[in-house]
Amino acid sequence: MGVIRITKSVKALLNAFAEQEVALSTVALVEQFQDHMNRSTVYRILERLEDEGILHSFTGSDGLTWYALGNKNLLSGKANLDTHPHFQCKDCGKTECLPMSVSIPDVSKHTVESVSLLLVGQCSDCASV
Amino acid sequence: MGVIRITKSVKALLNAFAEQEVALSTVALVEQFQDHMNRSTVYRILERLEDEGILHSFTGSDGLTWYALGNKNLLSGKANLDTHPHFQCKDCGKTECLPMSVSIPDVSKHTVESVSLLLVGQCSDCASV
DNA sequence: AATTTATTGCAACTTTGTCGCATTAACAAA
DNA sequence: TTTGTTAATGCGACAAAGTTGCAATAAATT
Ligand SMILES: [Mn+2]
Ligand SMILES: [Mn+2]
Ligand SMILES: [Zn+2]
Ligand SMILES: [Zn+2]
Repeated sequence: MGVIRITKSVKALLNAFAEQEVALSTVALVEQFQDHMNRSTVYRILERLEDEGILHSFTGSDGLTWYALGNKNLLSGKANLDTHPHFQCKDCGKTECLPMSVSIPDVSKHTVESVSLLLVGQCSDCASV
Repeated sequence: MGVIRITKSVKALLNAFAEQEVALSTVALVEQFQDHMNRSTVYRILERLEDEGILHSFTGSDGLTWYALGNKNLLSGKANLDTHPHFQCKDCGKTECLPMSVSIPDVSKHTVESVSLLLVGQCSDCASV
């Protein structure tokens, strides 16, 4: 793990995650910071922060890459959050980590190295409309 | 569900799925048929066949869309195969449906409408090398 | 065979993401 | 504080996956 410099752009991105506890998509972040940093900078910082274990990523139902605060910080202490499911609301798009473990189906013939579980539905806010 | 015409291209694509019992990615299919049909035709036929329930799709670890024979045909009779997991071999890329049901974690605050579970690892062929 | 319209080819376009390279700015050492 | 090192950034060009409008074509029906 190489040195990581806490640049203005890194601070800005980390701040975006600190405010909300939800996941943020690359597209949303690129748009949010389009006046403050270059698109490739956003992608590169996200990648770097994931390498450091500060963020983790997954693919949403839209095929986009989503990021959220990761193992080292917010979720530390809780069990086995390396592989946790994610929930995405099809109405408002809100996407979040689910703080629970995933039960892996038995596939004896294969070696399973990673699991990704995505639940899509309606969040509580959108359900109560 | 509109009328579906069994064109040469539709037959060719269905044939590709009939031969093998694995899932096929859009990219692989576009390449396989690049001399016989246009790229947009491939995408449009796949979409149409999925609407008809003949194929179903999911997103691979590569972010690509993968298709496999669906509910109405091959897998009919088996339990609840509407939501089944998929396995993708990180070595050879072979990707397949897992004929088992997915246990959905309890997210009482949300309404879950669909589940996608992807296992990534090493298939039996690649493990025995 | 004629008619209807679903399907296709084509080309242009969009979106997401990557890459090389010159410039800039963290950060540590002096 | 100044200087030196090099990680990080901006920029523009590029790539890959997928979409779209429209004219031409070919299934299916009569
Ligand atoms: Mn997460
Ligand atoms: Mn499947
Ligand atoms: Zn919602
Ligand atoms: Zn394999």
